Amino acid sequence: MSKAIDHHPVPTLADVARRANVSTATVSRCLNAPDRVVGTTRDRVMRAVAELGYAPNFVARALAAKQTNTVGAVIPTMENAVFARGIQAFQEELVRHGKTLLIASSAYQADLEEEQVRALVARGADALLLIGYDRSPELYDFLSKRTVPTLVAWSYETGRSLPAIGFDNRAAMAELARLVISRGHRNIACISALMAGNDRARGRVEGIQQAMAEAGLSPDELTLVETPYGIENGEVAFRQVMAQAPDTQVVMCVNDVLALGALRAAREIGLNVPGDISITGFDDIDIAMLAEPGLTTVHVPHREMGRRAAGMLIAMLRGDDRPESVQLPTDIRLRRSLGSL
Amino acid sequence: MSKAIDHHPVPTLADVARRANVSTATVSRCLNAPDRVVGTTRDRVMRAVAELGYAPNFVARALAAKQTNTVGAVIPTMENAVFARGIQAFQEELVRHGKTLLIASSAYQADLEEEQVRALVARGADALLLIGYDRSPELYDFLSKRTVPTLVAWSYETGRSLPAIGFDNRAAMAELARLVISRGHRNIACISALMAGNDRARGRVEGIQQAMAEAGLSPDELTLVETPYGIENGEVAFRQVMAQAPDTQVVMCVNDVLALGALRAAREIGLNVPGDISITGFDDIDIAMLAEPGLTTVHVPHREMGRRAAGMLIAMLRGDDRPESVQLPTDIRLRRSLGSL
DNA sequence: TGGAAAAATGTAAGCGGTTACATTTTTTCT
DNA sequence: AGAAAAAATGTAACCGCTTACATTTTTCCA
Repeated sequence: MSKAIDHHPVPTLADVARRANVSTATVSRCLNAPDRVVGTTRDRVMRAVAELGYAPNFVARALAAKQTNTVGAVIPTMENAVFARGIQAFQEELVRHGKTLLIASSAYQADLEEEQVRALVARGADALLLIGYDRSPELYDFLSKRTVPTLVAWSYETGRSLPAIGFDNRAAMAELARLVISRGHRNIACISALMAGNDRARGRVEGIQQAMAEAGLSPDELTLVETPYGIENGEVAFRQVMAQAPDTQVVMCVNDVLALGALRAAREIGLNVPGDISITGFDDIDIAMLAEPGLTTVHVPHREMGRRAAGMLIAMLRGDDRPESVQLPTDIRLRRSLGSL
Repeated sequence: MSKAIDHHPVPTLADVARRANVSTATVSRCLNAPDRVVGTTRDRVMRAVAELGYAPNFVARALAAKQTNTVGAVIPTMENAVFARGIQAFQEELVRHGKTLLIASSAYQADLEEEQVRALVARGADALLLIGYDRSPELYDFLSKRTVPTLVAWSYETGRSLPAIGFDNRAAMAELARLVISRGHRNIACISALMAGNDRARGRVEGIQQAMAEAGLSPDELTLVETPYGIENGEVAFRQVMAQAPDTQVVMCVNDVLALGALRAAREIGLNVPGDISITGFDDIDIAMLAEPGLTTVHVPHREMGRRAAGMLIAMLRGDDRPESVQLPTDIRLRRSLGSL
């Protein structure tokens, strides 16, 4: 009984126009610029719209108006809670402005990211949100040729061609490293995400090295292990660190997930945190606070970043070419996983 | 220096046709049905495509072909790791088939969900992924009128009009509850997410009650506290439970996040888990295993669900009207948070 | 009250593809 | 070799909406 009249196709603008006895132009105006049409006519049209249950076809609208009201985002993966949170806020703000989110993921692979960016542009994304600065010059070229407003998030560096909203990964990590050093730690190790194509990870590692240099420690002495994202990988990396440098006093991880893995590995090995060894993270995801012991980390306002990113992109769509980049503050959350010597 | 020739607009099909000395129809065929065009011509066209750097305009294509190659998903929120994971897998599988994901979120609000569904359909989503069955008849009507292939995920119930991929929330939770009861617990409490519009939460609560009834316990004796999603809310709810029923022996939470909150509240109150009280969750998110003590929970294959959901939707787009619903297995992960009496 | 200016509405040309159908070219077979 | 069938290509209508420009109606004021 559901396919009553199969000839009950979706009503179009023309149907509404016919019913309201006006031209399609007038209907279009009623919908997009109600003040350009006189009250009586508008009422008539609106009634027809209601009666027919008309809803505009966005595809047609997009083709004619040359804008899709769609914003694309390419993130490494939503399995990373950090991006999930940010994107959630981003999306919420977007709908508030009548935009829809097209989402794609790169799995931290540059070539995949490039492909996705091109796909989203071809799909007519009016604007783009990208993570970090690392990508090929060709892609930057493509973006500027197509003049798609693009915003970088999760990074913030001066002198870049694209506007950004984010934080100074290097400085933030350096601050944490200074705290670590001030607590007496000298034998420092770092578990990093893969740094190729990931300026955030790179910046954080550099932050540690910078703080070491400031404290008169040789940055070369930093035990560095790179690993893909994931708790298990954090565990493996931790064991690797301990095998490589058994006298390590603190393991600074470039993100909380790796740190959580390290924490777990330490527990398995029988090392007490922070008694035998200290561990720090970065991001301050929910679990950082719940872990046992609580994880010392750098708090990043992910939701705010996502929300404001949407705002900036919308401003750019309104013509604010090249808005001011925004640097968000981060702060250290000192919890039990970082001890003193 | 970037805006060299501002008159270097994006090339269109017609440009390619002109350059290759063929009609637009032929170019279109080269791109969409290469075998319908002879080799020599195809080469010529492809060369022109390459030289011009032509990329099809998906919006125009969508309008003409009446399909956008876009799939929409409306989920409660990506901040819930469960959905983030599932959607990530969903998206990955989608791109493998040349589809792009349009995403929207409902914040667990029925009216918002409805709005988002309509928006995605208006935007031309070829198919839709929705979470759970709870929604207004009007919306179901709308969906069937527009004949948008729609799949339900995270729930599985027989006799529903929409195909689904998911698991039996009620049965899964009942199984866990049976285990709980078999370990001697009698004074059971449940912290549930808001049940209005959330059949998953409702099913899980019913599962507990069912198991209680089976064991000769009165389901009315279940202490039930409803609360919105979030760790903090889990904490608050736990205190509420303990105030309401101080002799509670086990708190079964309908998801891990609430359970983690409960765990934390217990710790703050000074209750030992599982010594003084047991706590269970549902979902088996990463942290469940990392918590101290490890959280007993129901493992759900979120990634697989997302991946296969994409496959099913694609099959539906290919004409497989009304595919067989898929019931995924869940299994209990017994960890320390559940003790014995 | 008549005519110019302003407001409302209509007409029709796109937007950039797809595709049914018509036409031309090639292949096949007697 | 020539006709019929098959393959390749072209023509042009159409998808549903927006919008520049033309036309009609209303408002305003001397």
